[in-house]
Amino acid sequence: MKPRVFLVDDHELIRAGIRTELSDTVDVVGEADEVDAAIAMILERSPDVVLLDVHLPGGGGRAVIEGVRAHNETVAFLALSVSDAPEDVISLIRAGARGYVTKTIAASDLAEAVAAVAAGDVVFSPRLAGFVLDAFRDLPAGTSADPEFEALTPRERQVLRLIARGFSYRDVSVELGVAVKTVESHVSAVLRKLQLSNRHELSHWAHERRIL
Amino acid sequence: MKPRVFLVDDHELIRAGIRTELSDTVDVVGEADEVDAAIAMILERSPDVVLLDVHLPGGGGRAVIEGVRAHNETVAFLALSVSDAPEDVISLIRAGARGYVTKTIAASDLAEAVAAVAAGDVVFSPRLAGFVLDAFRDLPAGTSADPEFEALTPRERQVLRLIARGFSYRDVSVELGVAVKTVESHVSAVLRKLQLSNRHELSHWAHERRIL
DNA sequence: CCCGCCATCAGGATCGACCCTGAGACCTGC
DNA sequence: GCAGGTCTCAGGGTCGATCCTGATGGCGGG
Repeated sequence: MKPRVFLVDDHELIRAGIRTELSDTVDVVGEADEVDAAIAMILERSPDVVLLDVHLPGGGGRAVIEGVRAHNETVAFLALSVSDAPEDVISLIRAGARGYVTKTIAASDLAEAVAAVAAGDVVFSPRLAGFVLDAFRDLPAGTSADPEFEALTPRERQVLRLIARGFSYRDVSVELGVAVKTVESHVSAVLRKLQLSNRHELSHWAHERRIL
Repeated sequence: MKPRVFLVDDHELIRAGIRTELSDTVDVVGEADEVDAAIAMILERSPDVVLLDVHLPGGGGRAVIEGVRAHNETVAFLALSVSDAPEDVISLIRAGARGYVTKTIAASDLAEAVAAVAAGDVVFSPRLAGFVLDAFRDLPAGTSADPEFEALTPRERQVLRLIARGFSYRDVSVELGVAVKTVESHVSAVLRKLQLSNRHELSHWAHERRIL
């Protein structure tokens, strides 16, 4: 049973190329060259996989995914792009693409990728997978081992966590069952030890280090 | 040139299995069964790839990655686990693993995976890749279209962005070249329109919607 | 031309954030 | 028992955040 595939790309030539190259392994059930038409036809024909170009007139591939998702259609999207810019990859992943390959891919590999996505798998060319993971980790490279954090007393760390979540001094005092003045003392100590000057910097500091 | 591989797993049997199954395709340059020994030996022998069990006495696979990273060693980690629980996968990725496969993998596939990771690629079994992407997207499903945000005037949105970044009123007034009192007016309007009560909630609100 | 929306700013008030000094209670180790 | 660290709290002060009322000038539409 060949997967039913829908093509979205604004270049007629590329659509034609894909259509002929994949004709043995998939059923191409439709094509579109811009966002609105793509959404409408995808909803109408419910393909198994949508091969989606990143750059499109009318909002880009992302708009197509969001448009289709808005109608509760569950279609697998495989992004197919000339670009391997991290922003593009990340953007499509966030929108919900289950795969991302560049147009330099060999026809046979593309057929495999389509089959994999149709089967519910996720497909990424290795280079792009690297980007995704990097963005996923997102921690600033050289950030680890905090002698400053080690200098904090247990109580101070506890207060730090609460303040970083946006708690007011009063909130914290209630939460810990102590006086507001006590909370002030702890916060002052924390800010001094970490060499920060206010709760916003503290919040940033904590989020960067994933102290929650 | 066979990749130099280091094994970390607390089960002698499993290490033995891997060692014999992979003996044709990789050089096993060392083994360890707990965190501290693993870190020390990895630093000493600088393997190309570390095959790392998720669950280990002494802190888990994550502790190994962090320990090695703390010494500025650049080693590729491939997590190898009986577990495919999303928390485990996510945790290892955050720590810096460049791949994650389960122990049900066939020996030949494992050899391929090791080679791929050694070459700088990223390897994931399809099931796990799905988890990673799901966590990566993370946005609450139904969050889009904000009639409240639409109600803001251009100037108000501009002020909102700056405030959400932690700017003080004075900072914003300098940045925009207007009086502090004007900034106050705009912020008040924003908070009222969005039904928030302070800059912390505003910051949360903006970050959730990725308005930066 | 007047009305409404927007952007600008002031005066005046309240409350929370943050700092500094100082102090009592408790615990641990020498 | 004393020194040192932690946790607790108070007094008193500065400054920023937030709100309310109210006022001015520009700009666009009926």
